[in-house]
Amino acid sequence: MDPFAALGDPVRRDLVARLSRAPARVVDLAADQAISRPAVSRHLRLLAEAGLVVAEDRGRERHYRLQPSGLDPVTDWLAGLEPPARFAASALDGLDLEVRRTTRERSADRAADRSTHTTTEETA
Amino acid sequence: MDPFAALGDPVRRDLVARLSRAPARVVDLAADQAISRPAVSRHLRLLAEAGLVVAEDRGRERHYRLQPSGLDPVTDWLAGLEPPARFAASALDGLDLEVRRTTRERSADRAADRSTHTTTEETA
DNA sequence: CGAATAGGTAACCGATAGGTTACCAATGAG
DNA sequence: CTCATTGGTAACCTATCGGTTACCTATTCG
Repeated sequence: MDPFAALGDPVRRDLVARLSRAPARVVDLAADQAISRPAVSRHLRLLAEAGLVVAEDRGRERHYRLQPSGLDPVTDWLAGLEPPARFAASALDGLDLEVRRTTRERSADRAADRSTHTTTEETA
Repeated sequence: MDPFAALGDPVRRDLVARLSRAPARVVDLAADQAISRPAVSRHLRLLAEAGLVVAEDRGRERHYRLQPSGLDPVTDWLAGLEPPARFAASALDGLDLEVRRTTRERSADRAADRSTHTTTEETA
């Protein structure tokens, strides 16, 4: 499932937002969702397939964390829209300073991410 | 249908991208889609309900155009993610200059948009 | 060891998405 | 006026989504 479709579901958006704040275990994620744990589990699998989150097994627990690069297709698509639409992208105005400040670190982060980690990603 | 779900469909994304370049009639939009015109028509209705496009009747033709503000929920959500995720938002880096340059005009544009136009929007 | 906890998977089910064809109303052109 | 063009709507069908319950495995803890 592509990132766009993945973010089409409000529960999955909520999970992503939650994970953007901190990694979490499945039970904890399921705790503040109105649906059953298996349902959350499946949403997480989809998010992993979409490249938006990564799972890491720690003993009997599975910790999910956000994979920021998974959002690239979305931001890229928005960025690819013609000028008239880009006006809307300026909703990110408030972030300009911070984002630009962190750009260099982020490139390094992404590179490291691809090489060192051996975390799950597909098999949720 | 909310903008996220609306953009979850590749055909609709394509329509939005197309309309970001220029307004167009339904036939023209349907022309370069692999699906039937009624199907495109329904996609357009959904996009209008999501606030992403606006329709304007001109004689027997209906011209659809992009409504940039419809993307705000998306960019806002992305902007609302915690720092780690914002790194991905820097995919918009290349746009920073242009976006900031046009910010003022855009505010004016949005304001004008809400008051003067009386175009359709819901009834596709 | 045995019990509890974490979490994935399977089977099932109702609702919805998205496609098609057929049809209709309205406008514009010859 | 007549006919072609534009485009929405309805009815229908299939596939997929998202939820549930039931079940199983693996790890940790007393």
